[in-house]
Amino acid sequence: MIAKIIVDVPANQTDRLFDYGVPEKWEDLIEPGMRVVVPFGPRKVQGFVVDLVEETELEKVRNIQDMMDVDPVLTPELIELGFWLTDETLCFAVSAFQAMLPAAMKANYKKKIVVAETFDGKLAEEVSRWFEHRNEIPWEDIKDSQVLPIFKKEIKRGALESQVVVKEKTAPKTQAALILPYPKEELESRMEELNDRAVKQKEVLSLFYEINAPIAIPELIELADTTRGTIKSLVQKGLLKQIEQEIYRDPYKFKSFKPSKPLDLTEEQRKAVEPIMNSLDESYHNTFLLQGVTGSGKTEIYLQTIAHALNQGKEAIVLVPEISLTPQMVSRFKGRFGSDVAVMHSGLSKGEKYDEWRKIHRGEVKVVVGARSAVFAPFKNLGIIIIDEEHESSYKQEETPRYHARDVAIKRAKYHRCPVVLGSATPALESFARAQKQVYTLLQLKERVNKREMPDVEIVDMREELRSGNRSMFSKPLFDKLIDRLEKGEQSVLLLNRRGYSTFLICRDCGYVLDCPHCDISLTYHKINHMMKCHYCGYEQRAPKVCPNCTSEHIRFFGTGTQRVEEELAKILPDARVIRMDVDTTRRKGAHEKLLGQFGDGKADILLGTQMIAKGLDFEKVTLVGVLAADAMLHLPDFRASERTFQLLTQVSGRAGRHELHGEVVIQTYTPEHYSIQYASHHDFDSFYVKEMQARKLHGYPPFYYITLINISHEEITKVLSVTEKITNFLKANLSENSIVLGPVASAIPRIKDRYRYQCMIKYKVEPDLNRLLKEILKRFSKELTKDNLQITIDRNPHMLM
DNA sequence: GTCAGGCTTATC
DNA sequence: ATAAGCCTGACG
Repeated sequence: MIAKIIVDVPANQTDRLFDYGVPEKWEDLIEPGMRVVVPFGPRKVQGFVVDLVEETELEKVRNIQDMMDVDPVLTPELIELGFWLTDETLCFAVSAFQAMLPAAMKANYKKKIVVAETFDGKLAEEVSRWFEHRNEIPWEDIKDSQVLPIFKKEIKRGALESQVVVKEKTAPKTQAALILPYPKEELESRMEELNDRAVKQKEVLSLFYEINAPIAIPELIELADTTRGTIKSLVQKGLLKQIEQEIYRDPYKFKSFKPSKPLDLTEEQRKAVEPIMNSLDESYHNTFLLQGVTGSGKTEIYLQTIAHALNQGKEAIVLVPEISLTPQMVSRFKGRFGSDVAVMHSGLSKGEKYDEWRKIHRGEVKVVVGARSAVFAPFKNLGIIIIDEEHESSYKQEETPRYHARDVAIKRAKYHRCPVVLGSATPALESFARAQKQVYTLLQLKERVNKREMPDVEIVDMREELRSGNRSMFSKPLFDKLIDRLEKGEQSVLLLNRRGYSTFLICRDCGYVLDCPHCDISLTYHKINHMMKCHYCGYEQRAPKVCPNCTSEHIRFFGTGTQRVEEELAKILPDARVIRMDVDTTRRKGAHEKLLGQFGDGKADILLGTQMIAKGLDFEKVTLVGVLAADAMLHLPDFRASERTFQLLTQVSGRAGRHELHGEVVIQTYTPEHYSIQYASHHDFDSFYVKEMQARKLHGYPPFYYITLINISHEEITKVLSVTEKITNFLKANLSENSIVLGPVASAIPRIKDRYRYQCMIKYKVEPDLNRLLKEILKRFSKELTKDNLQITIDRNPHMLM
């Protein structure tokens, strides 16, 4: 039997199937979707079995050396999906497979040197010293040392041998547990063996009449109210046996979730639920775009449609943007579906993610709530896929494989003939356009569940503020309202979107800005230990006291970081209790939940934060939302800038007045007339959509055109330019008249980590051959890619144009 | 000649 | 990606 295998060597030349023989003893065990260890040239690598056949065209093949799984980790569906992803995103097949599995399962290669079994001569003097106290030398120990040539010589002569051990990165966690090493029926007779004085031991043993599964030692001690010693002597006498039991690292172990029952649906909700239920009942694929204003009860629709799928014996995937941001969401799902839920998000450790994944793999859970990569959950009988806040940019992976979770979800749903529900108050323009064209089915919720009105929004022109002498970052209206809330004991949320507003260092005399020496971007000031840091390459240096250019002392930090806002708040509202949420304060595990918990408990008056506070928060006492700089994102080199601004403003406005108390929003901006800001303030998605569609049409952007972005980078600018030019010319010559090829253009950040970056953008409507052409480009430059350290990245649907 | 160091090539 | 094999040029 021959196995077709994708090897774990991400390179152009190895991105294909390799044939390996299946040893007879494994013929009945091996299945497609398993990971195996195979010899590959002189080394050993991990491989994915993707097919089993009888014949090979090769003269001779080598055998699979080891199996890494008992159960395939990839279902036939996922194998197929992997190849689809490979084709779709132009990545290596291994990369696609690896992206579908938790990082902990990536192979870990350990190379070591041993004395060859067949060798019985004498080792070279220098080498034999190394083997005095051990029989294997880790490769790292000699890799960079002087003796390496001698080792190599010995290997050549056959005296030494290099071996590679392929292991998983993380092993299942185990704990010591106890079992009866004999049938239960024997318990009574066994107990008689014990001395009459061993009262406690008998007591412990008798508990095993009731205990059926292995029991952890601490648990038994607790249960029997005994000590380690008692148990130890039972083990010594052979009356109990200690085993190692696999356990899960459960991040939610010590948390209890309030069980919730399905709520009564409003008329509007019922109307939205019905078609989804139909799709479930008749098991056909359909993509629904569920557009509901903030607070309209989308989550309840998710919960009830999922419950329906579970009743049919099917499984559900729920994608949420970076879920750690919304512990409230997790609670709702755990509350409704209890232990049927696995949670997957970036806040978990590698081991925790691995364990959650195994729960899915073993069929121990029916629902997964997770970030982007959860779309690959190895369910076999998917009933529904839900993507909450479907417009969120975090659904697009910005590394290879550059996929969008929405596309993968729809692909999987087609296979499983099940519905996909895209939920959002502010759908992505692409999605809404598809709904308009009846590609998706549009379901709308226009009212908030409790009939609360949308908050009143006030736009404040910061130019006016400046003219009237207010140079602070808080406008008069915002300041007054903050004071008002403080007095009333209500809470406020302040949003500062830092993107485009980082703190950089500028000399007020000569205008010099401190840049990264390796990237064309200014360094960002970090208050902790007074450092200047590059966000792209990690370079850092001390913040200078005088201008490096003109030695002036008038060198100042410019921009508005959350830290600065916090300081200013402390000055103008010294009594306000402020919680700051940004990358710095939420880095530690669980910090998010802790801070939000504190805010929810009323331990602070103001929650100040970046993007991360815009989503999903639902606090009763929040009646004021302030956006400090609404146009921060508006001027980024990105055709989605207006859309992002509109979405963020709408999103964050929805945090105010969700309950009894009426909400107010203050938006501070330097461009109050901009339509994103105007329409967001009127909660008017429809008008925004019309206006933005006009802009997209005019400039030839999605959803009117598809775009593909090719990024080329190299240490030498001339090289980058010539390659980019060749690529653009090639595309221009081969694409249809109606397509537009732009470039070569320097990227928005023309240099990162000492590499120059140029790009070429393709805008097109129909181009069935584009994939082939792009592969052709990669092939043409494949030599330079490996040899000359040239980099070409292709994004078939870019969301970041940098 | 020998040998280190760069370039090419194959990996079932 | 990576290691082995081939080629090349410097040195003795």
